[in-house]
Amino acid sequence: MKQQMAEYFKVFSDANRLEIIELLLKGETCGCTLIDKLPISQPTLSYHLKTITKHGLATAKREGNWIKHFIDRDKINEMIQFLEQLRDMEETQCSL
Amino acid sequence: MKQQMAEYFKVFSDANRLEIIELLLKGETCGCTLIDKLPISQPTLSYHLKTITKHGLATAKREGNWIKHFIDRDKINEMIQFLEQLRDMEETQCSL
DNA sequence: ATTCTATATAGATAGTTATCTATATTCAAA
DNA sequence: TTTGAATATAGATAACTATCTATATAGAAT
Repeated sequence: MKQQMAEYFKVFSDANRLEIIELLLKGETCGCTLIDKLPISQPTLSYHLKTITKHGLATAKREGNWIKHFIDRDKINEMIQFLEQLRDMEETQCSL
Repeated sequence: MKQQMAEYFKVFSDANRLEIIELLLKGETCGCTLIDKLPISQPTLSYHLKTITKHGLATAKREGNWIKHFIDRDKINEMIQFLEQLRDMEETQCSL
């Protein structure tokens, strides 16, 4: 579970990937429109989209020529909850 | 700012580092006690602590022989807020 | 069937990362 | 001032990452 969270955070640890995630959340689901808004090549975009979906943070659905990608907002919620849990952690142990 | 967040997430993207962060939040501030609870060597722990503080997620304070580390909970809050903003992002754009 | 568009894969590469062992440094205490 | 404990640094390395160019594949439309 901590391992799982570490993997989610890793997906979020690249600025281009963050940009992609934000664009997807805004409804920009198609790779062909994403590519014009990013400073990377098409294969690199493909690689990032695969990375995001591989870890379960998005789902891909073919629709004719296009492949639409949808970020799983529940996974973002899991990350938020994990961080809240961390933030609210009590200082129970008192080693000097 | 997106770059900044990406860096924070990268710090959280390693399971051992997450464990360290959790232990620090619980009040286990001294490296010498941390080391017994982790499956890594002392230099590796030192490396991770440096990584965490280097990115501003913790502060280090020497106290005699020991160096105490304190996680900055505000930075965790920043991450939470960023994720909430992402999660609540509206689908304003409608590309096909 | 051929062509076009969107996406994926192959292959290469430079840079980064997590880890180790061995050694150095720093400070306190004896 | 020597010893001991905590921490840092040096140097090495295997694995991983983000990126590219070139090419392949898949499906739609002509």
